[in-house]
Amino acid sequence: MLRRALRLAVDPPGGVSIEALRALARDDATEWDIATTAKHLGVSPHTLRYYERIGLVQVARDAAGHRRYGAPAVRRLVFLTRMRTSGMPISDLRHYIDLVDSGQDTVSERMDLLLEHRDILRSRIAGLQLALAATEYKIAVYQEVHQP
Amino acid sequence: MLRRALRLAVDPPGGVSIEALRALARDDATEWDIATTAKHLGVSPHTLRYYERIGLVQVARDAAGHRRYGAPAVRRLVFLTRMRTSGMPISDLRHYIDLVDSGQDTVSERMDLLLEHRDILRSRIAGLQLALAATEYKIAVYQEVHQP
DNA sequence: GTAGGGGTGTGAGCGCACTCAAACGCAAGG
DNA sequence: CCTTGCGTTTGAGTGCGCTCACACCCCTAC
Repeated sequence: MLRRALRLAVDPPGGVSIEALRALARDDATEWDIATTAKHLGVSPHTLRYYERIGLVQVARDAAGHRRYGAPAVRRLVFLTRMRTSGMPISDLRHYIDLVDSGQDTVSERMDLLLEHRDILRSRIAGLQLALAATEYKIAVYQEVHQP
Repeated sequence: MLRRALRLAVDPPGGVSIEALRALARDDATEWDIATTAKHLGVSPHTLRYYERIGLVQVARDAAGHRRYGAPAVRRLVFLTRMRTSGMPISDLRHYIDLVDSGQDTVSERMDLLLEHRDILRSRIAGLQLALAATEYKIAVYQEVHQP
């Protein structure tokens, strides 16, 4: 319930929609063009081409040479954009993807990256909560001063 | 108690220490040089000079022309760095400071900025919490796979 | 007196993550 | 046929927030 509320509150600014995720989970024959993919992920087509250029994903082409994003590519991009928007640098994403692409025996190294990111996220959240408290305090002070 | 724990957990990476804040609150005759100020704020002297250059603070000089950060300057910088590290862009800080420097009748406009920042902080926190959950989920999956 | 370790102002440089421009290709609709 | 619209590649450009290099200054200690 809480999770639903959070998701609804946070989804709009960008991120796959819930139905789209469901379709992905069903290992769909999803085949999106670049515009559709970009819209679902909340990024620009520019960014998707950029991610491909720097080797974060490989994307198939149709007869006309246009990109076709299949379920695996989209799933990877969902993960990547989630990590990106939560502050993981592109270099780390590259590293992670390199590990993924080089087999099963890199699992513990991937774990290390994820664990590190988890810790970063925790302390960033704590920091933002502190900043939020400070901001709310300042707002309260202004309100008192303004209309005592 | 929780607040103390949070503060202790978050302070180290940068931010004024508690004693230093107390001294400031007592409207001390604080007179720090640039290195001390930088250390207390968790930024570099470069950054402090930069902030002054772009008009975020005015800083007095001693006889040798060296910067002396008094209590008002430090208080302002505490606020500024807090807002900065929580993601407020420099342009907004400039705007805010301009409002502060142009008198009492800009209070409601300042409030608007703070309210907007508060909302941004809230949704960023929510987003990071979602990313944290996703990361923890992935970690859990890896752990299962690795040692079932 | 001189070496060292701090400081100064200024313009330029950097790293990151996009973002865009230019020149082109294809395919459908009027 | 020709426009419209979306796509392509590649190299270059942008905006942000610092960060540094340079040439200089001042004070202290030896």
